[in-house]
Amino acid sequence: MSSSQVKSATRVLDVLETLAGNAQPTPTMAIARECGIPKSSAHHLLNVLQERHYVVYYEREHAWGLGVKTFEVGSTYLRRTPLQRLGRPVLEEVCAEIEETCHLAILHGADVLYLDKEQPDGQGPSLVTDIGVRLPAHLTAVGWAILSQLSEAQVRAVFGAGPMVNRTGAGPDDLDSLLADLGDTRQRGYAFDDQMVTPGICCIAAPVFSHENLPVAAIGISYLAAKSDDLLVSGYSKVVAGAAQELSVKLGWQQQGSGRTAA
Amino acid sequence: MSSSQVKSATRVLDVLETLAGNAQPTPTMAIARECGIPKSSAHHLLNVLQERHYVVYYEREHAWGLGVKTFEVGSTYLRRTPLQRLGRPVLEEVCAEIEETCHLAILHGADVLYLDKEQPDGQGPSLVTDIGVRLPAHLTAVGWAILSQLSEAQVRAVFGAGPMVNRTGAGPDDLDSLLADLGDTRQRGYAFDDQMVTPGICCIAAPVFSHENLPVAAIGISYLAAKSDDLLVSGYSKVVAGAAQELSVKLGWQQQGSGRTAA
DNA sequence: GACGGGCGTCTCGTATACGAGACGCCCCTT
DNA sequence: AAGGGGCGTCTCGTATACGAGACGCCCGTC
Repeated sequence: MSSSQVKSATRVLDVLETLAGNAQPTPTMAIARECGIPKSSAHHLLNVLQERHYVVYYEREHAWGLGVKTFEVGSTYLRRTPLQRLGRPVLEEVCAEIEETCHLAILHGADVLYLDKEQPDGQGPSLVTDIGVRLPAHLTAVGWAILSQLSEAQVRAVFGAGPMVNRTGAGPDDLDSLLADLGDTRQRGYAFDDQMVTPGICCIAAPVFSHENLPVAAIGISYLAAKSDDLLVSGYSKVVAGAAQELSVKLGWQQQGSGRTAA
Repeated sequence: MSSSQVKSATRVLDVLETLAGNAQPTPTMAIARECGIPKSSAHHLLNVLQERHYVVYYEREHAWGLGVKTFEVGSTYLRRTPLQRLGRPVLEEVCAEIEETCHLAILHGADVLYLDKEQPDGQGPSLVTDIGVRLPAHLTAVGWAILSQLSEAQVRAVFGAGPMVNRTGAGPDDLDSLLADLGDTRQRGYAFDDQMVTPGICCIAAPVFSHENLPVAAIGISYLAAKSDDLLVSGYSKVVAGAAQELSVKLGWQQQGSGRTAA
């Protein structure tokens, strides 16, 4: 037996994740059903969560949503995590230089998780990915950037045997074509996503290395596909690669002595 | 009785908050002590939280920190909890108290966008702004309320070089006179529009702040200019300011200077 | 190298958190 | 206005999660 017999603890997490997953506030009984919790127990639980402000009850709609406290706790993750702390100024530099939205992401399982984002002043709500969002790694430039630095065996391990979901029909359909894409990415030194995730949006990303020389994150930028031409791509990719290296250095990475490294 | 007898649920929250509160990763027994959890139970709990990625165990330091999942869940709070949902009850309160039309607006570019509106019972179709309407920010009280909280540089960035349209001839004609008006607004603590948008209508508005202390919206009320006198304005402005602060708090705003939350 | 304190793991009896179900309210339907 | 279904509240017996304590490992000290 591996684990977990702490019923209400797991349930707390189930409930929070359910609420995080539903775009709309969720009625009590819907939560109970989705999480497999009996009616009375669901009430017990929700009351506790409510007292602690982890959930909010919308009287009007008779439904529950996430409370401020989840945000408060979750956001400290960032402050306690040096990556984000160190990455922030770098993102700001990049954004100031090329005036496009840029972001910082990490690999978590087979997904990338967007840690931070910076966009040029005066732009409305962005068209691109938000902080905290999770996307399949094999469909994003930041994902490719990180994966391209892993060995083939590691990539296989990450994706396992499961099928690859495909959002727009533009991404790799199986492990082999993904590996081919990663090969290209590695050679180029940066990842290039031409409208793979979102039609009309291109993305360029480069990997960030830790002090252990592991690809722990990626810095990426997004821009309108309409603008894209070779000159722009080559300019942007230099900036992104430079930023990624800068952040790597801040994390304690040291350029490997042997041979050359993609700049 | 205040309730809550769901032991492991409360403990989950205790543990998460403890980890959020400690700048450094925390050893198992320190957590157990701080939360008043017996040793074996602490392990049960932490195992569950670890499996779900809510906490991370740093082998090297024999200590625990928050996991990515806390961030993932917490960050959805922002996306899932629209201003409008939290604002609605506040608008209703204001409306019930002073029996005037009130509304909620955000800044979008150089315009304000009216998100929601509430008017007293028994009034016919309003003479004032409707939901979804967009108006030049520099001609509205809600616009002034928000702009007054931005730096001069930001205001200049928003309006750029373009000329200022002027609807009734009553508003500011250029950036400098707008900046002067915004200065007055900031000092007063609320914005006051005396028939600037619509002849015969006055408007009072106050800014709403996000958890990042950014002025993300404003709450405003409209009433017939004929009624206006100093006493009424001072009464109304207090209500509006109170409502704006209430909504700010709901959004996670914390009055400047307050440190950690105790209870 | 022996000693000791601190911590992780595991077991098992028992206090207790859980949940079926009964009840009553509210609102929607006919 | 009466009927009915869905949901919140509460109770109480019991399955079960909890925790004291025993055990052994690891590491730092002498």
